[in-house]
Amino acid sequence: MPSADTPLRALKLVQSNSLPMLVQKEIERMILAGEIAIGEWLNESALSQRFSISRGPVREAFRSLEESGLVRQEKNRGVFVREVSVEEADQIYDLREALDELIGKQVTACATPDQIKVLHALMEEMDNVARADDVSPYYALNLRFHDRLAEFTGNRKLVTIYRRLINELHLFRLRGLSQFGGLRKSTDEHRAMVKAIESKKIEAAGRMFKAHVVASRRRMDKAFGRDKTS
Amino acid sequence: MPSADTPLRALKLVQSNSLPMLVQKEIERMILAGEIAIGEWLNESALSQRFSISRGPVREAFRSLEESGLVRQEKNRGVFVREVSVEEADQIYDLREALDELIGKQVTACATPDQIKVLHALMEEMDNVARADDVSPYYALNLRFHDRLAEFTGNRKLVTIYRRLINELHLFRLRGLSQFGGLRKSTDEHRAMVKAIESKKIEAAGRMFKAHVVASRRRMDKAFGRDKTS
DNA sequence: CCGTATTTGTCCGTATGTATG
DNA sequence: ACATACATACGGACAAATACG
Repeated sequence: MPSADTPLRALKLVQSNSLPMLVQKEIERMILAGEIAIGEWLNESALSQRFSISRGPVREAFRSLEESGLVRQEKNRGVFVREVSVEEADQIYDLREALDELIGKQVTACATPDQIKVLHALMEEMDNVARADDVSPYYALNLRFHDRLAEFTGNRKLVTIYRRLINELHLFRLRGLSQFGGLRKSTDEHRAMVKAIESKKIEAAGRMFKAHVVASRRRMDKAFGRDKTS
Repeated sequence: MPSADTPLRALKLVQSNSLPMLVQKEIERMILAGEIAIGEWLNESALSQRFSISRGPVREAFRSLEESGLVRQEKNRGVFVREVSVEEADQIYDLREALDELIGKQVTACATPDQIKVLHALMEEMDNVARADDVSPYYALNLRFHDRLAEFTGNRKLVTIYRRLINELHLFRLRGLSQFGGLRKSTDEHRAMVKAIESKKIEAAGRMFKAHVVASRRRMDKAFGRDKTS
């Protein structure tokens, strides 16, 4: 019976991954897209019915999602979308400072001309939406920009860790309502970062990348009306 | 039938965690202790029988273990203990350089006298076993030393990430046979690190921690007979 | 405080896919 | 190359725990 009723079944034909992994990806997408609210309960049987599958694969997907930090599991109660506290977001930013500095240095050391072209293309797009103060697409492009940078290090473990941190930060952002703003300044910083990469100054690029994270954090603090004394 | 035959059943009474999580911890322990060899296949039904449970919880534990990087899962074939390649170990060391630098700075910024005492106690123990060139207990103490340091940052996300990296590095070490050696130099570096913490010089401590990772990596390279040109 | 309904936790049977003789 | 044996993948049913009236 080839009835592609659910989006999952359709994916199944394209991708050759296991069912639990497909479910994991789909739930991850739903969470990050805000289709499931922060703190909301994930009903096992409801999800399995929605995907027209059994509860086993859903449970396995839950385990993966917990390990990757997107959900929290309460014994005999169920799983819930994690709510990232301010303190945790702060700690994640500390990590990002260190990791982005590393990314800056590594990419500067080994970036190919093609990769730099990709960065320029993304910056171009960001410039356009920034001029229109179009926050939502800017946010998406910004994510891709940083994701590419992480990829260009060639360090797969770094990419995995970095993506998880970004996801949790996204979870935090979903908690509050506003986007961060400061688009122009952000593009300026991006330009400076890529310029540092092109000039092959490793340490300078590292400092630049780190400074960008520090500035991002400030913009976030501001958007959330947090004191900036320390 | 209250027969506490398996160690898992015993644990169940002490800890109140879920069965999949207990299985996860136990398998993790078995892997890190080398009871399951690198690349070895983890038999679902064999493990479930060993623990006197069904295969469901074991499968869920597998998903967690995969996400935490200890096992690799092949579709329709089973899960295997991951073999960490030299390239990957290299990349993990790059990450450790960045993370340990962060740890050094943060601990220096916020360490309490009690915490510093703990570090001194661990160093004392390490000195003793190092004098006897007792590699195996030194290795364990060294792990605890660095784990405590990570904990003392108060950054839980950092601790999680750091532990996973250390686990994978341990997996890599299990591949080769030898311990790394260079115990005396290692203790000297530890002393310098703690001294930096006590002197409250944040940047200096950061450099010191990073240098320790660099030196550790060199010792490992040497133990594995790798060229050290780049 | 107790009984009931719902949900998670666990187990087992069957199908599908893979390796081997 | 084919058939057989075996392991995983998934679904469905039962048991235990929690929440609610």
